Amino acid sequence: MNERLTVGVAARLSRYLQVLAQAKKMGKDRISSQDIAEYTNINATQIRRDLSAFGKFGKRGVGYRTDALLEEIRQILRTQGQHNIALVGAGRLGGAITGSPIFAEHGITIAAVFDNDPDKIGQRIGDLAVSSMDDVAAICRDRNIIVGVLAVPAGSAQEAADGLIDAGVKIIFNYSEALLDVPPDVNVHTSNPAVDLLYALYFHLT
Amino acid sequence: MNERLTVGVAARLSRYLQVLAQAKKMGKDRISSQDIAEYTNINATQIRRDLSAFGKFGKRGVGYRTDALLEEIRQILRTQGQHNIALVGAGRLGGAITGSPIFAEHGITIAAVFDNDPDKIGQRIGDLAVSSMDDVAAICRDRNIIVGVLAVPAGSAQEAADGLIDAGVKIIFNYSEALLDVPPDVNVHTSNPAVDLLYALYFHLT
DNA sequence: GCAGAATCGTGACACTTTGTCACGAACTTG
DNA sequence: CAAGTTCGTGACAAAGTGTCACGATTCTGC
Repeated sequence: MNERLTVGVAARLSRYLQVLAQAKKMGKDRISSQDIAEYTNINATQIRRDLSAFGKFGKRGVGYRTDALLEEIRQILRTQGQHNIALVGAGRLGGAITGSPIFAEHGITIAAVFDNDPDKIGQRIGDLAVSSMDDVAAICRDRNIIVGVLAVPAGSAQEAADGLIDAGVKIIFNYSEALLDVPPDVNVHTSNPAVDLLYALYFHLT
Repeated sequence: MNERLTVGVAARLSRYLQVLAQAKKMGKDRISSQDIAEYTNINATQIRRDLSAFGKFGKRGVGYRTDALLEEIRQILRTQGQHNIALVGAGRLGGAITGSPIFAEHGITIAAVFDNDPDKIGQRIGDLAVSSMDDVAAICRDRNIIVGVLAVPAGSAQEAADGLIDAGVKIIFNYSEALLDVPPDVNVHTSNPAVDLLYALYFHLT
């Protein structure tokens, strides 16, 4: 029960989480493995198997209770608490990220926003004042931040990443196009919508 | 040689593509399987095996030529041409997407931008004028668009998706939080950074 | 209350994919 | 020419996935 999940299982659980969160918002209080299968393209038997590995959450003939299952999965992923993250880059993408309710809905708080443009420092973006990159170490340590989101141009990405890493950040979500050089204990998730799109296109064309 | 790739292989090829595109930009003209392995966390042997299934692209003792390999992978994924896509939503996220060079670098052109806010229609965003959602069908058919990107609030997402689908769009990248109901021949890729973040956190915490 | 439909939980098994070691062949460098 | 790199590829074990089957449980309509 306490083993590390395999990446496959964790990835699928995340998909379920995503669907459940949305289903809950749409007022669906019960959901079947078949329903989840339709949204995720994951086999219904597989879904039941994944879930039943951690307990018997469903009711036969009925399905799963949406919010109960949501909490169970959060518990399995051990991410039910509140998490603080830092955002670097107060431009358009940064604004879009802070303006979205999506993080708050999953217990994630954007606890600091950084930029190195003097014109932006001090400006408010949502509830937060933009801080200088000079303060990144102090602020991240103070607010116990280990996750950083990079929403900066490719040219500033490595520098920003270095700052975060010095501040103790261990997980970086990189929305720039840059490849980042980081120490082995830091995890980078680079998101490239263009490549994802080509990938999707491949399967459409074949 | 003409079989459909498995999702695993296609996904890995996409990662390689991403790394290669960036490596090329950084002026690296040669790259070894070991180099790619460091950026992707994919086994170097696996990488060589994936690539050698399609031809002998590398030189022993040297590695791969960055741009040649880039083209080979594009060819394998049959995505080497120019592709037109439509963007719905001219807000902050939409602005960030149109302002990014990342799509152009991979041969993807944002050929139309739509919004249903009368104040935004007609405004220029990059090189394009924002069009009304009323024209989505005409424009998409005219410009041969089968891929749409949704950068709208959750409340408008389904409506926007329906418009795109009527216009013949088959692949939707959904950057809203909504779950979309679509016909079986339409492919939706929902991106949820919050869930991705929880997923990453799990592996960090364990 | 009962029949029938829906849905979960789970066993079994084949199939596919991945990880890993090993090693020869080809190339570069000094 | 010798030493060091790096690719291409065979072999095999380990892990993961898809699928069918089927009993158990619950709901719905009558």
